[in-house]
Amino acid sequence: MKKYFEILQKCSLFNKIEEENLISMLDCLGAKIELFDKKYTIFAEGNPAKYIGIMLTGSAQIVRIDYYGNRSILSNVEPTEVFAEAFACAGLPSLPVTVIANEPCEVMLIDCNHILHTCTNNCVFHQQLIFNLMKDLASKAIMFQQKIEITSQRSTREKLMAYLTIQAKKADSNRFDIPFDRQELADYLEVDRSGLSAEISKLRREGIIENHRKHFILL
Amino acid sequence: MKKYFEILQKCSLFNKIEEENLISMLDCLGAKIELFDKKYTIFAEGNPAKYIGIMLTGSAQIVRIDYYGNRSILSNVEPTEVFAEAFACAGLPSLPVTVIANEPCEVMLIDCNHILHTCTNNCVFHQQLIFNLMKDLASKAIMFQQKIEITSQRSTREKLMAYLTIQAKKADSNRFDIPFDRQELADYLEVDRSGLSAEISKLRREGIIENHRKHFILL
DNA sequence: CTCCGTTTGTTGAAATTTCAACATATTTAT
DNA sequence: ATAAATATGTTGAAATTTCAACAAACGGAG
Repeated sequence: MKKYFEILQKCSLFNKIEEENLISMLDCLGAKIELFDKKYTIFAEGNPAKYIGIMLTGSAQIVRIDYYGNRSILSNVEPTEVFAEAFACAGLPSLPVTVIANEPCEVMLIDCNHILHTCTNNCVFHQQLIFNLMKDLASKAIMFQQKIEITSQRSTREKLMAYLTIQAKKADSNRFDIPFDRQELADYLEVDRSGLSAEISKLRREGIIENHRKHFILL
Repeated sequence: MKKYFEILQKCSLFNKIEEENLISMLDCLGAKIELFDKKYTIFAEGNPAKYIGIMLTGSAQIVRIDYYGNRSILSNVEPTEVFAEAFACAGLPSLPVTVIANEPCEVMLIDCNHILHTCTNNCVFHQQLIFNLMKDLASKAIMFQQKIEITSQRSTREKLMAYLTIQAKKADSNRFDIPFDRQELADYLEVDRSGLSAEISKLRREGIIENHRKHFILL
């Protein structure tokens, strides 16, 4: 557990919790670490929504396949980020999404009930943990709201530009890499891949962007 | 304040908090009540995201107008529901949405900082309040996720059916009223109003639904 | 009850998106 | 290094959505 301290320290869930307290707390919470290979399913749709995940190394995608077989990507999960917490905290009986590893991953899993119901030891830092979880859930709601902001644009071009603008802001630079390949970006923006490729070419010809694969420059 | 007790009791934020404690707590939080007429702006985009709103009577819509002038409706707010809490809790500098009264409204406003930072009186129920807020934020995230699930459908018909199916489930009946007129439903589903009307007529002709204005029956 | 403003439904043309098919580029495996 | 697999770009046809314009239905005020 100790070797992950640097990563966990950056995790919003453990804000203001010191190393020694963190380690005993993780013990108290029954936190466990699991490994997943590329393309493996970390959580499957329909599974009980019991665990909160924390990405330690590697990355994953939150995905939903609808009734008609269309894949929709909800978000990308990078190291230090928490995932599936909203479903667990809201007490959903089962997960409405699937989480799939993009690459080999180390994931910390914590039973959400151990966080919500203060342990018998009554760890001093439990209240801080719940407060942090609340903050994290607020950010998660904002993240969803932002995705709605992007996909509520009516055309492929507008969705793409809204997405790229936000990415540039995040990277604090007009040059950045996106975490999606073309098909994935299309599934995130909820548009057709070939139409997306065509739109990217068009923006490039118009001198609005430069791009090669996952790398973009906004001009 | 006391006359609103029955409504507040049903508000998820005050779960497990008894009447006498609730009233002193609201005082401690500096809760205030404001009235808004139909079509009035309760919160405007760009305002500081400071207050959490609780709808006491009436209803409102959470709306965003984008760069191109398209209106997108994020959600509808009914009595006992909390709104704008995600933006306030996440500490956004300003609101990315506007909240507009559908009809005359009574709204309770609470400065979010008073909730997040335990008061000097150190109310006994403050921890419960934060716990309730966390639960509420989790539900809000799920609500956004559900909206994404609906609007990620590729066609107007699929979006509409996904929406109606969820409404039927909510009403626990195949007969129900929706809180949107046609233009509003179109702005919620992120489609064109006339195309939506056409699709509703088509579903009606095909015997899949019955409908008159805001009333729907799923067959 | 009637008038008037609003909402809903309808239509056809224009624009856009999707789909399928294939060419090219890039990466991976052997 | 080469072959195979995967990812990206391109294209034209088909399907769908948007847009504008108008007709019909509805609801509230007087």
